[in-house]
Amino acid sequence: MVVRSLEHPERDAITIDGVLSALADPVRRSIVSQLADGHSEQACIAFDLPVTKSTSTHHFRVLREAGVITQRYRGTAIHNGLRREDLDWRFPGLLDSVLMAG
Amino acid sequence: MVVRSLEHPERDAITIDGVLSALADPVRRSIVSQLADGHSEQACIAFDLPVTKSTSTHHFRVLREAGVITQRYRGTAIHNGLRREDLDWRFPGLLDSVLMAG
DNA sequence: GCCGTAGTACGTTAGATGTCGTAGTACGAT
DNA sequence: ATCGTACTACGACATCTAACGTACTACGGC
Repeated sequence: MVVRSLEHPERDAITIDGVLSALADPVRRSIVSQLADGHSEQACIAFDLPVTKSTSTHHFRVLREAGVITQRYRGTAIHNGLRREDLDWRFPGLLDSVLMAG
Repeated sequence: MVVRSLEHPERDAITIDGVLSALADPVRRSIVSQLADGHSEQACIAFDLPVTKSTSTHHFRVLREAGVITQRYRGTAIHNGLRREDLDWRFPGLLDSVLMAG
């Protein structure tokens, strides 16, 4: 059995470039919106997205590597969470303004 | 002589997708930073950018079409301005948080 | 063990994007 | 009218990216 761990950038290592690029995609903003809207700690499959599963994997990965979300294995599923505090600490107001925009 | 006018989106027509995509590029964020930092109403050539003039034209156009900046002819030059109020009205806090990020 | 579920890996494809150079236009100054 | 400056248009190129399908792995339940 392999230890299944997923790499997350440290709080300090989150870049504005990564975050803005990640949030510049409508599918990924939809993920972030749903996370902010109570879907926290849900599996990837629980999100309502207009793309196939493999494309969805890609988007979750981009968000994680940019430092926008956390992903932790729990059985076969993954718990996704928004890195609110880290984002607010790094770029105050950014997440809120994007979430407000719908 | 042709009337040289440049198309700008109406305030209402500015989209979060356009703005985030525009700001997701480091060269364009540099333009926005310099505009916010006193370079307002300067010609394109007055900006310190690590790209050629034709590439610079491209980036200014992307920013204008996204509704982030204004561009008006004045002689052979162009006056560039940040659409602070429009952006604040449309997506409160977004511009400030990006500018704070450096 | 076997199956189903959740997600990944990989290759492919089509389209977008950043970059450049060259050639051209519009305007002001001389 | 001629020239220089500021910017644009256009084509070329390389890279990136979003999307997909198929095949695969990891885990839980039976």
